[in-house]
Amino acid sequence: MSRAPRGAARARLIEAARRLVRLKGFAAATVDEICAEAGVTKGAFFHHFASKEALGVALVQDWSAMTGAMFAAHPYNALPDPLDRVFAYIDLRRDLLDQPLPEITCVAGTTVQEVYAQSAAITAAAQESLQSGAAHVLGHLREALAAHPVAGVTAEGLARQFQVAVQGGIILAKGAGDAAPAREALDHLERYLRLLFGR
Amino acid sequence: MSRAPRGAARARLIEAARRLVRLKGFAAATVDEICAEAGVTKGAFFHHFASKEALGVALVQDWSAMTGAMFAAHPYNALPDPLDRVFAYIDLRRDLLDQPLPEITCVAGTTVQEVYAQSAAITAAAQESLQSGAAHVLGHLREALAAHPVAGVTAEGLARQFQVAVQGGIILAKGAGDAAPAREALDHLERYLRLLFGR
DNA sequence: TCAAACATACCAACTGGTCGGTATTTTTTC
DNA sequence: GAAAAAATACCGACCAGTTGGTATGTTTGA
Repeated sequence: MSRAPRGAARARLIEAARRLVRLKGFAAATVDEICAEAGVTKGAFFHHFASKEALGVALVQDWSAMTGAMFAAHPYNALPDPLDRVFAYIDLRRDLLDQPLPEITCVAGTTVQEVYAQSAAITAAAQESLQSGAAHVLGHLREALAAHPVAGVTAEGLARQFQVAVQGGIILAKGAGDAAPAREALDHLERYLRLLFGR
Repeated sequence: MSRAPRGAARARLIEAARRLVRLKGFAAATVDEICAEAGVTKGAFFHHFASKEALGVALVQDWSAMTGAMFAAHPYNALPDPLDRVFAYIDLRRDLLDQPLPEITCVAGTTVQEVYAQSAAITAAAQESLQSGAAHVLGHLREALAAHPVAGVTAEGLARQFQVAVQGGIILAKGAGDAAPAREALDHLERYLRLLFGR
């Protein structure tokens, strides 16, 4: 148990919270536990965060930034055809499912389930995260719909359906104890899009 | 605060747990709180349930039975055409979304998010509940696919996608503070089915 | 009259949070 | 550019209230 370098406590606390929240949810992840996992004392915790709720907000915001950077940096964004980008994004999300259940868990999705009626601040952060998650495909979908309009379908609504498939897939995966249903959810989403766009 | 009639404690505890778990999740719903909400003492709680986990199992099982009975009793099951039944089921689920967020929350879905790595017993009950939820449309989908086969699509997989749309929709709804995204998720599911079956 | 259905009182462990203190930077002042 | 001052980062003991759970009653219906 080597002591962590000075200045790293905040980041370590968020990382630890991410691991624990994905494993057991926000309420069940206690402050003491998070501190122990981060190798930091409670003094440090409440130096960086005014409350457990404040940590929750920071955790979800960090999650948003982390996943956002990851998707933005991915090479699939360079494909010329927008619909190719959409399908490549689905492939990417499918690849991400080759991990243990805690690691495929969405921090924003799990957390908002628990706190939507408890903490407006965390809920707002989660909403932002879910929206920014949908925003990754939004541009591609807009282009694709511009080239091939579909009656009654908006890019925003379709982008939200990506989140629906991802979040719903995670729940089924947790029930089954296996990521397979989450993969299947993406398969159906892809089939839906191919039918919509005639591919 | 009139005292509840004798023999009703167990049922009242499950009802209270259902309300509280839907509102704040399983971990955050404490035993004391559940007892207070049920108008019952802790002695009664631990008379009927060996532990909080045992209550969780009973809660999810009760949820399964409750929703199961509700869907089974619905008139839509009498429609002659299987695909009509499928679309009527979607309509029904859409109607159910005209309620406050806690009431549109799925007990099995929320709970499994928290406990999948904590309690095998509750997870198993939740899996059973999610499966039996999918089973409501399974029969109709089987018939519909028998009359109109679709390459690469199974009735089981399609039934699971219903759960994906429902569960994913709930998460987006909680983030948005409004049921609209959940309704939209069902709209997309319906459009998908119409494309698959050529309606 | 006896077991089941509750109530009451209690407990050890843990909960989020506070507080006084110390080590380390950074900023200011001359 | 060094000493002094002021933040900042972190520690760990402590606190009041709460947690799930227990042990021991009392009531009630068959």
